[in-house]
Amino acid sequence: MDKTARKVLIADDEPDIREILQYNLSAEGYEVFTAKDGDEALEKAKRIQPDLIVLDVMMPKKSGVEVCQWLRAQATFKDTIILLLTALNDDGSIIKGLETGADDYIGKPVSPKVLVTRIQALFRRLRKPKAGVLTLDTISIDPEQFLVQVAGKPISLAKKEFELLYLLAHRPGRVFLRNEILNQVWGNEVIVGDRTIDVHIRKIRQKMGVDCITTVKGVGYKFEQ
Amino acid sequence: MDKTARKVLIADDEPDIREILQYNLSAEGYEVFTAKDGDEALEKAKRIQPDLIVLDVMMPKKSGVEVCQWLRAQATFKDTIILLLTALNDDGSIIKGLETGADDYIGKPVSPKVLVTRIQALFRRLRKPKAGVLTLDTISIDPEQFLVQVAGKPISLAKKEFELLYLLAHRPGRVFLRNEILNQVWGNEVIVGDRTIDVHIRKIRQKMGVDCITTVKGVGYKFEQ
DNA sequence: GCCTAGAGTTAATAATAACTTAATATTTCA
DNA sequence: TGAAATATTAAGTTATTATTAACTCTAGGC
Repeated sequence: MDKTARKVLIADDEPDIREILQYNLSAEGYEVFTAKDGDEALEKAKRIQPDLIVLDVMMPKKSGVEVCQWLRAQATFKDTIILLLTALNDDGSIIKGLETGADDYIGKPVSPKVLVTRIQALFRRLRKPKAGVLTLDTISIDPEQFLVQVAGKPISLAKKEFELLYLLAHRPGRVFLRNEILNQVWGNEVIVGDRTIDVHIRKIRQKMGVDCITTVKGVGYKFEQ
Repeated sequence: MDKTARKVLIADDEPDIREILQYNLSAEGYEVFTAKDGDEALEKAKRIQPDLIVLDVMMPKKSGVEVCQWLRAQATFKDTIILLLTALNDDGSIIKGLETGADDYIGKPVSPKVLVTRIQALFRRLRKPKAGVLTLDTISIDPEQFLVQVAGKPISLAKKEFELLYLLAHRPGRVFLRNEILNQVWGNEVIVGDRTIDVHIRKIRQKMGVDCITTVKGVGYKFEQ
C-alpha cells in the first residue's frame, strides 16, 4: 500500500454497501476503513484520522448527522471531508445535512462509480495540488519541462527569468512587491541591486514578445494579459 | 451591499431559471450575474472573475462542460468554484461532468433552497480569505491586485491615490481629518503642503468617474456612495 | 586546465510617471 | 457679501523604472 494513500472511513450499517464501497475505493488506491454504526464511526475516526468520511444518515447508535455534528465540533476534524449518504432525499434533509457541515450529500441509491467520482472531485478541491502547468490564454508555462510557449511557439528563458515569470503567473493579477520577488526568486540571504529585477523583467518581456507583465510604479509587478 | 459579497455567475438558457436563482442568491447576499449561453458565460467569467459559477450543461453556443473545461485550463480560474446543473442525471454524465473539474454536479429539477444550501456548503469549504478586498456597491478595491474597479471597469490609480482611496473606503461614512490622512498615507515625518491632498482627491474623483468622496469643509474627507 | 557562451549582475544614463507646489478660480457658510 | 476653505490647472520637481552596455561568474566542451 502506498504510504501517501488517502484514508477513507465508511460508516454504514448495511454490510453489502460497506463491501461494495470498500472494494471500489480500494481499487482507486485509497486505504479504506469501515464502521457499522455511529459509535464505531466516531471511535475509528478519532483513532485513524481519515482524510474523508462517508456517513450513512440512518445508522444505529448515532445517526450520520449526529456523528457529523460531533466531528465538526472538534478542531481536529475541521478539515476532514465529510460526505453524507442517505435514502432521505427530500429537500429538508438535504439542507439539514449540509448545514451541519457536511461537504456533500448524496442520495441513495448511488452507483459506486459515481460515489468514487464525487469523492475524487472532493479531494481534488480540498487538497492542494502540486505546482503544475500554468495556462493563461495563449501562454503556457510548464515548470516540469522548464518550458514556456506563447501561441504554441516555444520560448527559451533562463533559470532566473523562468522562476520570476512563474512566480508572477501563478497568481495572475496579484501584484508582487520587489521585496517579495527578491525573497522568492533570489532568497533572503542574497543581496542584489534593485536594477537586477528590472533587467530580468525586460528580458522576459523581450523574449515573450507579448506584453503580459505590468509595472505598478512604486509597488511592484504583476502578470496580466 | 455587504463588503464581503461573493460574486456568483449563473449561466442557463432558460430565463425562468436564471431569474429564480438570481432572486434566491441575491436574497442570501451574493452579488449575482447571469449569462444566457456558453460564449456569454466565458466572456463574463473573464471580465467579472466570479467566486462561483453555476453552469447549465445544455446551453447554446458552448455546453456547460465545454465552458468548465476551458475555465479549468486557465490558471486564473483554478480556484473558481464551478457547479454543473443539468437534466442529464445518468451516471455517465455525472462522472464526465465531475471529471472535467467541476466541484459539484446537481440534477434538475432542484429546489432553489437546496441549490443555495449546496452553494453555501461549497463556499464554507473552499472560501479563500480574500484579504482586504473592499466591495462597496459597484466599486471594488483590491489591495492585493492594487486594482480598483467601478462597475466592472478597471481603473488605474497611482500608489498614493490608491492608498488614500483605500484609507477612506475602508471606513465608509467616517470623516478623515486632513491630519489623519497625512499621517496614514504620507507618514509622520514627511511634510507636504495642504493642497497636495486636494490634488490627489481630485485625481481619484476624476479617474473613478463616480462621485464617491465627499468634502466636509473645515474637517476633511469621507467616502460615501 | 583553458576557453567560450550564456547567465547573471552592475552601473550609468534616459525616459517616464508620480508627486508636489504654486497660482488662480470657485465654492461655502458665517 | 466676504473671508476661509477647497477645487482646479499647469508647471516644476523628484522618484522610480527602462534601457543599454560592460563586466563577472560559472558550467561545459575541448
